[in-house]
Amino acid sequence: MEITRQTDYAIRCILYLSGKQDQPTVVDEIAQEMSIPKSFLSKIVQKLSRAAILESFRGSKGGFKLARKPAEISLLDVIEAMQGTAAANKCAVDKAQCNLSCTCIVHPVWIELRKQTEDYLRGINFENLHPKAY
Amino acid sequence: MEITRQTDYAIRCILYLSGKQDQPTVVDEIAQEMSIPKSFLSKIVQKLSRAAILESFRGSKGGFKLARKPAEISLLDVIEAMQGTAAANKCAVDKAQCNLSCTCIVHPVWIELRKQTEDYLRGINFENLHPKAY
DNA sequence: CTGATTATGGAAATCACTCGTCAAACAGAT
DNA sequence: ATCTGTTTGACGAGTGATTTCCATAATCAG
Repeated sequence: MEITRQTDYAIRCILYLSGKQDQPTVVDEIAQEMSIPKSFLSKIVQKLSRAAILESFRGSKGGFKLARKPAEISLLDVIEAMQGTAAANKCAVDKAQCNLSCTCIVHPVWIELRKQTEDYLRGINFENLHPKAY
Repeated sequence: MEITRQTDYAIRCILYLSGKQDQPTVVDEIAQEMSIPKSFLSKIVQKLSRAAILESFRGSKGGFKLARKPAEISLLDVIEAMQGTAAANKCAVDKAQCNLSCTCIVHPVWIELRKQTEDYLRGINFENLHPKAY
């Protein structure tokens, strides 16, 4: 699994919103504060909305806010919302992707690696991460 | 960390050579047996040679063979030889890559994830993997 | 020595995916 | 109705992975 910049932005974004849970925050503000290109961030928060991690509000006084408490959002949630999976290769997601025979000896390794990675990332949430928790 | 096809090919290649440790094997043969484009495989075995995982022999009766016993080659060795690192992002390799401030709260997570991944992959060697071990 | 064999190395074509922009459409608030 | 801000889709540059090709160097067999 490669953490793409998109995912990195998404994490920063949620990190920022963790400090402003009350009212919706506008994309412009997040973009400026977190040094993310605004139009790119628009795409990202959309994905997060569809994944029910953020909630969106149109019109004036609109913007985005967390759909749940920071403690209930894990790093794995975000990564899966952005990249679909946290697996190291297609093989670990869909065995049909193996172009060689189904008797791929390495396959169980990828499966286990994926499991370990997911378990770890599931354990990290945004209450732990957010500086206010200190 | 994303397992690239190049790395996948490299693993298959070593898997094949694990069954023929005596005399050198020609690239053509490995390519055909393992369904890998020959000219691409040439590049791959070169990398593996430079990483001292394979040994190369030129001229007739030449080819490639394992530089050490399968038990002494780990999956991590191969991945690092091919991709440079098994980390999920640059951030976990070189902190200078963090374009945001050095106070990146997520950074320790990537470091730990990288460590866990490497530990696991270091424990898998080609004697375990190779079917003849059964 | 000569020729056949095989690896080495570089350049370059192709392809897919990530990153990022833009503009038009849609919806809520006043 | 208008302003504000999200939604959506299309688009393009850039980057890296994948792959091929070719010229060159090393080695072995005769």
